[in-house]
Amino acid sequence: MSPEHHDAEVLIRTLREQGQRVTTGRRAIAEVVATNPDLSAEEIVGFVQRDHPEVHPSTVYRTLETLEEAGLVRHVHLGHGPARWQLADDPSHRLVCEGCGAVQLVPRVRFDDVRGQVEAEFGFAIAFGHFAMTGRCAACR
Amino acid sequence: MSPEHHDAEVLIRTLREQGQRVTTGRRAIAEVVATNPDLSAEEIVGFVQRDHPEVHPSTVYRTLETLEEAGLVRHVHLGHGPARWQLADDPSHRLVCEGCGAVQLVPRVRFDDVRGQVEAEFGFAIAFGHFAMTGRCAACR
DNA sequence: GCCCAGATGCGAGCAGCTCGCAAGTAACCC
DNA sequence: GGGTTACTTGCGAGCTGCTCGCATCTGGGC
Repeated sequence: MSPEHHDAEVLIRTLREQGQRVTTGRRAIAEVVATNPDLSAEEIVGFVQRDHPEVHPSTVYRTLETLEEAGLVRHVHLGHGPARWQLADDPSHRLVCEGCGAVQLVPRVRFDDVRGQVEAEFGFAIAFGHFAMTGRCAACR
Repeated sequence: MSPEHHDAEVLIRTLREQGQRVTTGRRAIAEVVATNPDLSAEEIVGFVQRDHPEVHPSTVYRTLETLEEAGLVRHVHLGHGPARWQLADDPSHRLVCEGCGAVQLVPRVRFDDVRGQVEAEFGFAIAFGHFAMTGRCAACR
């Protein structure tokens, strides 16, 4: 069994444990998000509808919201355009180049020092994960 | 003459020097942006229309784009919701609390070290100004 | 004043969601 | 397996925040 499938199973099991119902659509959406990080809701709709064409876009939006409230997935804004969805325990932050659009993954732990400094200096705990940091990659500078 | 009015004058003069035409609407929009940082386009429309009700919202959007291309103003995304507009030489970055919505201004220079570290370590020059950093303020933690 | 490239008012259109409602169904109980 | 019911879904309308095409108008060089 692939690790992604395992992730999806965990999502579904946790949903059920929280008293939520498990439906075909929710299974399919969990599987797609666990397998493909950083898809937009519309892209998730595309993947899901290949196997389950009856699943409506609004169901995808609502399910993503449910999964997010359950603490299982989260959305991140990579610059302009639609939000992107990933597992809540995804260990990376994103740096988005405004020149070429390239997305650089950086382990979250690499920002612990930075966060600590800002927190000590300004009393503010930055959650780097929700809005990606934008700027210029090495190639575009 | 107020310093904000002086800022607006500089915007208008620079526009003209770049071969752009100066119109009543553009004057009014420059004045509002120079006087009130972090307004949304819709809010700018409101301010402008108090004195010049004939100025159309689409003119405000187009003028802001023109001023941004001229390097005179910039927009920043403070979390969800509309973009906010400020002078390009505004010396502060914004930290937005996801708990209470409070916006904390921090001098840009305070991020020079952080930017240098990330650049040295990952080769990526972060432009903190375009998407505000979100997180939790001291009160909400 | 005259002229015309550039700016504007206006309305239609678009992306990315969000919501209300009636119909469908998962999960609990027997 | 079947009944019950509250939760979930498909569907479509609606909303925010812009963006664009087009006909009209006007700033600024002459």
